[in-house]
Amino acid sequence: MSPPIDDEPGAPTLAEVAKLAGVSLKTASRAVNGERYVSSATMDKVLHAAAMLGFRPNRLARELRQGSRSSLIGMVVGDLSNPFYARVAGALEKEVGSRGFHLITASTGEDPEAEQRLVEELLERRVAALVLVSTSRSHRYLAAADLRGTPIVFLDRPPVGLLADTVLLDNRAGARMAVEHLISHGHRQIGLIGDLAHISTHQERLRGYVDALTASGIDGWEAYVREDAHDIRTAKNITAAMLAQGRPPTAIFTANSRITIGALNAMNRLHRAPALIGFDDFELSEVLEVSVVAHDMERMGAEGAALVLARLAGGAEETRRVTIPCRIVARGSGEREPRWR
Amino acid sequence: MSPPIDDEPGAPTLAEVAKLAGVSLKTASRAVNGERYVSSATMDKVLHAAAMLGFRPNRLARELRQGSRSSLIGMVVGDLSNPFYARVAGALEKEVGSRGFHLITASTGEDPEAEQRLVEELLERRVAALVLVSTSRSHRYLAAADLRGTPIVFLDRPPVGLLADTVLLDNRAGARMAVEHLISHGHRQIGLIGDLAHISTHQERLRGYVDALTASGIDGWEAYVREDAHDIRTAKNITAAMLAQGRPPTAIFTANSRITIGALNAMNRLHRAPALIGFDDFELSEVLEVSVVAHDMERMGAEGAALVLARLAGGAEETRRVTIPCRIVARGSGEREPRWR
DNA sequence: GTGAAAGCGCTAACAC
DNA sequence: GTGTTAGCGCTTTCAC
Repeated sequence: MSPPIDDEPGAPTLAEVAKLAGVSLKTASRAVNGERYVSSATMDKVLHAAAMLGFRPNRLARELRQGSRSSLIGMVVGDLSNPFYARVAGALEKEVGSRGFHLITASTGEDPEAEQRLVEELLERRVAALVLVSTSRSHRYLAAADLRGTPIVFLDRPPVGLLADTVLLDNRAGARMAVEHLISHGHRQIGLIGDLAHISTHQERLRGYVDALTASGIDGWEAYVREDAHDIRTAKNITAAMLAQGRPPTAIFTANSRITIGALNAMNRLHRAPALIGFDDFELSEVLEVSVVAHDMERMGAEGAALVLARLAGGAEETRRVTIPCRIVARGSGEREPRWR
Repeated sequence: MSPPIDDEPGAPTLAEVAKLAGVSLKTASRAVNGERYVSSATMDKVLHAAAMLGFRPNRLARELRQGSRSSLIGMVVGDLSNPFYARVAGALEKEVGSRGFHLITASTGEDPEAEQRLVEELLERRVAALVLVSTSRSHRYLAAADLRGTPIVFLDRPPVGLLADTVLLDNRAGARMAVEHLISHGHRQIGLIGDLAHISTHQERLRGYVDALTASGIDGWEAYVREDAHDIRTAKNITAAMLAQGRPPTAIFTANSRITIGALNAMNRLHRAPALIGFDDFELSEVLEVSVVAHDMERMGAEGAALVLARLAGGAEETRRVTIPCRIVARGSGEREPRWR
């Protein structure tokens, strides 16, 4: 298994540095950490020895001794390669990184069991804080960690059975605005294509959709709701199927950007396309003239970071909930009139 | 600083579990780790005590003691919120995650100094391996870590001054194909919009561009090369400026997907657009009928993971270099004829 | 200014 | 099967 000969020396320890410098362990420690009360001569000797040996302090040992939590912040998301979460993670990392924290990420594939296992591992690693875009139905399993002082922040989806800091989009209002916008342009058969049914953002957006329709006295919408379009391909197929059905919708509300992209693929080359509004802005929405419910994705990461850092810094404040507003951006696709009445 | 009263109990240790279970520390350790040679009665007692206390083993301590490297794999990229790297990271995480490793990520913002600092921190954490999409001009600073047995894998950009496993796209060939494709459609004034000049992928793609033009005896291309279009907005502006210049190109080769998107924004609403081929495929390329140089992004992560795992598993093989091929996908934009001769 | 000893939480080595 | 002892690499006493 391991190389038979030529065994590697192993990382140099502080003890070796101290020995080479001819000082005690503690003095070496002081010098390496730039503490005061070290004569500059000693300092030089030690630093020189450390450089010679290529000394690199072992953080595991340091953090263990200090009993302190590590400078790692654990983040658990459904899928890191989803650009939405990647951007949120990027923004969060940027904020906490400037305070000396690192982000350690784990993807669950939207599997609650995987989530629990990954969270457990992060906790075993004594992460300084936990950031979750959770897929679990209940978060009571986090109560112990919470009590023991590990800050927990929920992003995008709220905690269930647990009080914790949370950053959410205004999903329901955003969806409602989108559908009202379509209604105001004369639509009454409005399709909804949504993400996995158990995800809270989907449920909220569905609620907003129903809100708008109910407020306008429109019923029969049940025939126009589709769920579980979790990837672009599925969204494309579902959209195509909906447009091919007996009495197709005259407008479609796609409940996230992947679904919007899937729907655009499905509507490609259609001579007369239904109206379309998508939740989430995306990079080519302008070029494609797609109306959307826009919001500030980076802000979710930044607000999450702020909550984490506040907890880490401080007292036992109340849990906070930040809501990020949404707004309609009209670009053409959402303003198309119904094709038939 | 710390809460004045009501001090938290601190995480329970194995010693406390052992005490509660009425066994020795080592027995508790064995039970918790599911080792053999523990009577099932003892096992039960210990596990019960651990559950009572909400015991969670401390990985820092375990890994320190075992002297083994942690089960963390460090990955350093320019920007995690860049979908390309997010997808690569996602694919890599998926592969190593199934073997019990976690990914710890850090973004450098394409700053070589930041990169070196972040790498140093990961090494201090004794990561099991290092995966780099590096922005540094030299990687000699990694030689020590390399010698000491930390596997290092380079993704997307090759190491300089260091021999290490590497996964690269066939940038030069891909770019050359793209430009040849444009030439075969009659273009002779072909613009190149590229990323930051110091990034190796940019340089390779530029080389491929020059290869194709030189092979066809086309010169004067220097007037059609633009660099440092690192984000969508910059790419848009640069493209717009190029199209507005005295003798604009009849075709454009955009050297990565962000640049392609920026260029599409710039070309929006143009009655007669120049031909366009972009490096990297993107989600809406079909809808927008954009011809691209496509490749398998997930594969880069997967191959990287394979290299990491092979190193971790094994002997002292030769360093390996994996090249991921590119292919032209014609969708219309790259087949437009020149507007004037 | 400097150093010796103890110990963070755990596991390896060796008893019994 | 179980327990004892030592020690991973570092920092924290507390002494000098």
